[in-house]
Amino acid sequence: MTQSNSPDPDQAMMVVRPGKWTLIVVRLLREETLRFNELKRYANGVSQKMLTTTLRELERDGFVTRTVFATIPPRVDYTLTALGQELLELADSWRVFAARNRAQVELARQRFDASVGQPAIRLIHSA
Amino acid sequence: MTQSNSPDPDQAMMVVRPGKWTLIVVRLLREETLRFNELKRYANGVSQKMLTTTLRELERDGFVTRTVFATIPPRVDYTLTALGQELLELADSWRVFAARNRAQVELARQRFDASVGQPAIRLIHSA
DNA sequence: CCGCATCCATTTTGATACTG
DNA sequence: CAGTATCAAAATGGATGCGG
Repeated sequence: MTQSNSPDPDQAMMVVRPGKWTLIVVRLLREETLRFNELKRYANGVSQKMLTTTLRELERDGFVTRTVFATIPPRVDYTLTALGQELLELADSWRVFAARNRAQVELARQRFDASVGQPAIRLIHSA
Repeated sequence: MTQSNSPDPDQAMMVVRPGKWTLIVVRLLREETLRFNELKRYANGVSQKMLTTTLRELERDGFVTRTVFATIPPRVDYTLTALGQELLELADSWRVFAARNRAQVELARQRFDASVGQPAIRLIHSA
């Protein structure tokens, strides 16, 4: 070993383990304040519950601010904080990585599934 | 909206959603080939099941190579591929982000838990 | 409109025992 | 040593109904 191993694997590594929607939401807030339902629309397929959960976590960790307007109907705005901007950069890094390597990863998967994944007796669930 | 929203949120965003140990393992393989039990030792607290799962996934996606030696006792080496090196950079980005902002995030959490966690008017549905 | 609560299904993670 | 199998527990995700 030439490097030091992480003494506290989970927390030390990521501070937070991003949920399924975390980075997506952060990227949607890139340069605009968005309302709850706007986020819900733009993030494709998120449930109300998960969006709420995601936003709460982001707020709790100081990545977004939540502004409530006591109007009728109510309105809640979400904005990235300075800290959130940094998380955004990370999110972009992932996005770039994904975009650049998706094809290669999927190829690797096909190869793997075709060889190792191949049980002695193949599943025959289709024509 | 000034940006386009992701049409395929999950896959498009990350290609893979890293498991709890994925980035840790990748970082351990930074510049050395490691054996299964070495990884198990250096990653703090991983079960052999999760390590196996993590390594299988990394292998499947083309991030690590798995080399089996038919010796007694058996020996299996894991190494980063070129693609894995790129994932390593991403892992390092997370690590740096975490290291630099952990304190701030934890402070934000304390503040949040101290205020929001306590509703102005406590719910009264119990004694 | 925002979002919490509840119930339920699925996924993920982990502890433990066993095998070549 | 390097796994697999099994079982149990916990986290996550979704559907629906209620409430300010």
